[in-house]
Amino acid sequence: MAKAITNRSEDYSQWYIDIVKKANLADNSAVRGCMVIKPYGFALWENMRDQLDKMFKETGHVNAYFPLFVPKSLFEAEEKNAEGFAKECAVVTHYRLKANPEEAGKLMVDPEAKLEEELVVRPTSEAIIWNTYRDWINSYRDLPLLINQWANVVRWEMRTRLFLRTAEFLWQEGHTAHSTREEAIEETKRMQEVYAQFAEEYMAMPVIRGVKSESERFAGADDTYTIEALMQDGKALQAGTSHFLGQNFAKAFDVKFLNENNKQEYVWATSWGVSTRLIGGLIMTHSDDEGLVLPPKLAPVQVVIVPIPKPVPEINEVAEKIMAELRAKGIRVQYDTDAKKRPGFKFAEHELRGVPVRIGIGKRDLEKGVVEVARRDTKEKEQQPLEGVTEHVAQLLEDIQNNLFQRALKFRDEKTTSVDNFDDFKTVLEQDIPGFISAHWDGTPETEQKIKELTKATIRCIPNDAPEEDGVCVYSGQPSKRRVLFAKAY
RNA sequence: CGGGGUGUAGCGCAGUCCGGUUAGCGCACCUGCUUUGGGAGCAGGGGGCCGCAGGUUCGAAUCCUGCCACCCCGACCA
Repeated sequence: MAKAITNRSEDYSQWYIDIVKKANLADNSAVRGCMVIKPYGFALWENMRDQLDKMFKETGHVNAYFPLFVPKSLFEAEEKNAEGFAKECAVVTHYRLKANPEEAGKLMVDPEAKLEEELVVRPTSEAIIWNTYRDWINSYRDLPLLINQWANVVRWEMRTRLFLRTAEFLWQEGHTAHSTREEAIEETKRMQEVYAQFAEEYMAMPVIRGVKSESERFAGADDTYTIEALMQDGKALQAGTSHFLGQNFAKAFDVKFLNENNKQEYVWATSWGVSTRLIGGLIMTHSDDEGLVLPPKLAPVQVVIVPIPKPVPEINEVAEKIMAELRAKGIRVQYDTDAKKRPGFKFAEHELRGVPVRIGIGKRDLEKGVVEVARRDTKEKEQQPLEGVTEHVAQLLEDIQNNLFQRALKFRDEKTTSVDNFDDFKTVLEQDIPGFISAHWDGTPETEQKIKELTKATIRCIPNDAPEEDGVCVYSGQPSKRRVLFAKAY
């Protein structure tokens, strides 16, 4: 029996950190709040990135790259956006160091090299991009402008956590410009749906599609569309956002176009992003006490072959044949030929790293014409005839992908509670795994704020598919037209 | 920025209250032999400015003063 790395229920937070570190995904770095993404973690990110990029291109977007530094004057142009991010900006004030005359071998910031204007390290790129779009957009013929960039951003958060909240993180940010309000809203919703599909079909992580309340909205947006996932400890994770920016940035950066009637108009904007935070969501959706559990579609290694007890010619021969067949089907497979590690160690190691399927080949198996096929999600093992094993494994990968999604969906549904009074509301939140609460809300920021103060739960979103339903606010008793989703959140 | 805690080998820790052999343990690492179907066993070995700077003392990981760093809980947030 593999040793549990930690027990999830004892301390979920510790369990999470242990998985990230022991599965070799990432580690803390020398810089406060920043993270080193290790090769295995980055391979996972690359798979996610490549799939998302493909989906962006299928919806008509192209990639570009904009500068890391944003002059402060540009940054402050859109007031709400600037205000929202001001408290967490890293700022470059100098461009040179020099030898410290008072301490040999040490450097100091050269006071002579003070920048005329400070540079903000982008916490998000609307400002620098819209300043550029002004020059790119003249006519309705230039629209829509559908651009994405893969980049790093810096948000100097007080408290950080590997993948979920780091001072610097990798993400993509799409920034689009449109000639009409309707088209921009359509784009915002389209990208929310792209994110939702990615989360559900590739990450096997069910999400609620919804729109944010005013207080949770992106700084500078008219509306923020979100996908919200539920983690195993019953807390919600905002997994991706798509913002309808109205004409706020167009006005701030004076981006106008000449329409078909030869009239000047401000353009309509959207922006949308997902980040390495998704990796945190992936871990907290599927993993268990034995370590990481990865959905086959994203796993860097989908199938690992372990020779038992060690690689010898007759085992190698079978392994290589299976490997070639799996590769021909486009399956990512690895043959673990390390003769210094014992089989038991390898089993545990590959489970810790979340490899979906393991094939064990031993001499005893070969005499019987079988191999051992083990699946990571349920930890079931079975003897499979050599004949047809690759077809079986290919099917198994699909089954695992589906099973992970169904399992997570079942969990989320079981942990979504509909309540109609504030006592019940609080009772649900006192549970070990609180989950989502569906409740009526009077629509005011005051009530939302009060509920947050009293329970730490916030409105995660107003679900897109929330039906109209007369009711009264769970806190104020005022009339409400539909239920919204509350939860404690990351 | 408020409250709490921790700095001792790559990682995890004991030792600190009550100063006194050569600073210790587990994991990892190196060498050898035996092993190998669920994280191997035995034997030997390498690795430490005990966070930093002062002080007290015959003697400091341990006591005193100052500083620094990190972690956890709040406020803030993808």
